[in-house]
Amino acid sequence: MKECFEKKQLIKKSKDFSKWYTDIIIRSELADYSPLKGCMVFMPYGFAIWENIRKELDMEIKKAGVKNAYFPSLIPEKLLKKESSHIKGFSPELAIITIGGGKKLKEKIIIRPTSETIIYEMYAKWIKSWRDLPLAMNQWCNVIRWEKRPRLFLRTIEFLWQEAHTVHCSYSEAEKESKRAINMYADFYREFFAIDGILGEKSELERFPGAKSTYTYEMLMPDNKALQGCTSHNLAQNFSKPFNIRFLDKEGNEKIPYQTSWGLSTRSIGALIMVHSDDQGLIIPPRLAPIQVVIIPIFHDKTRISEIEKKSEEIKNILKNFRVEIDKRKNYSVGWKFNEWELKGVPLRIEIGKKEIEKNQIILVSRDSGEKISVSYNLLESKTKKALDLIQENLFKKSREYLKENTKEVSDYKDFKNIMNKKRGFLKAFWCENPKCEAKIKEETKATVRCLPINSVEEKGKCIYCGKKASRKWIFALAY
RNA sequence: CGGGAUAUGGUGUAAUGGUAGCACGCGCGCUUCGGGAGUGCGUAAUUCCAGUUCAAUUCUGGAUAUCCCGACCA
Repeated sequence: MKECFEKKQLIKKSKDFSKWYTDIIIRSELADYSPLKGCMVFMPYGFAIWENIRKELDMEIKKAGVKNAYFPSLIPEKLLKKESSHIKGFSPELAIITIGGGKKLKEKIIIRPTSETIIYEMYAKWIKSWRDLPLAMNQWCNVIRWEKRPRLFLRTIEFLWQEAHTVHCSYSEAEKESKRAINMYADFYREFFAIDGILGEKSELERFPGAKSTYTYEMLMPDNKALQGCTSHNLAQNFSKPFNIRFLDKEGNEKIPYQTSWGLSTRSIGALIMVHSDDQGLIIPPRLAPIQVVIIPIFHDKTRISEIEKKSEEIKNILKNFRVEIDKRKNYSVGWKFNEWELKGVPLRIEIGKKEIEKNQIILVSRDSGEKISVSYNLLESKTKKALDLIQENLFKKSREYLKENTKEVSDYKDFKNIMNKKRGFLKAFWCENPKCEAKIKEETKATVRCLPINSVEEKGKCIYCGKKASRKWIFALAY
């Protein structure tokens, strides 16, 4: 009976990473393709992950005194044009409305690719005095960027994110805020996503259009391509000037304030999927998992069904501080359910059948290690917490080790090219910071400058490309 | 936007110039249930528009869509 049943397996992660990634998303019902190319549907299970991210990150954002607001998704074209590098950077990917109410519009309307312009237009109205500063607002919303080669979660025409926008009296305050934000994100990625990465500053070429400096959290995916997890921009006065944001300082002088903006998007879920999951399916870190524990009642024979179900409910009640679900379905076999929940990446599974009831215990199984332990009822809560914490910790450790193993220092361009052609990963190398070298490297190896690690120190060295004097080691990688 | 490929039930596939088969799924029944159960009955398909032909799902042309590879991608 068992032999003739063919397991419906995913394609192996190591065999076709790209297909594995798409398969796992569709099969685990995180998301589906939409009728419009480039857009995706967040199904309940996938959206629940975003809801968890939102809930936790929202608390962190609010802790820093940033308040939530909501601005319109439609922006008059003239607003977007106020900052020249901003419009230049975004114009290839804008969605533009030309008809409204059946009539051709006199002024085109842009569907927001990001909200700096419309928010700063309002800020100009609201800010008058030094007493109004710092001003800090955040919004959870959707944005539209017309991407030509979409991928589920990683690059879609419409995506969800939070974007925060702050205004400060001085440059140093703005700089401090943009660094605080990127550190908050880095902590968040490490603690909740269990993904280690490199925190750093973007090169001029990779910077946000309109920013003075851009900070990023760069993560390494299992195919050794880099994924930018979020960004924080010090906008300095680049927007406050054209948007005419002014305030009177304590001495009564009119001053131009300094600004920051920072955001994290649903792309982060793509990283979450790629980094932790395996050939069996998803592995979702406990702190973000929609379901942390799944209870599977095992009906060996028909005699004690109601007793086992009742026990399952009791267990769920004992674990009321966790996100728990009982799989009571009768039309699926136990084996089927095990596979299903492994595919869905639920961190812990509890098995409860008549054997366990007789011994006053349950079986606890970890998704990441597959380890099974017997736990008696009175220790249920503490053991569950311990097991979830351990999974969270192990996933992070694994990610940290992977990052370490695949970050290599290189000083010879030949080695650089060689590694980029084969194994890839993060390459740490001296760069003279001339955009021409950056462009040449991209042309020849497809690798781009990911960031300058935030803790880097000045050293004496030679640019990996041109050999001229360089003082800092940058991170290069093939980017998503 | 350039190069290539594909288009058959909900999904994955097979075959054919003349009757579209299989598996999964789905619905109902019975037997099952400790690592993806068995069985019976049922359900549902040739992308669109032309052309060739007695006859096109099959051949030809076009349209459209999707996928892969490039270019683009805060």
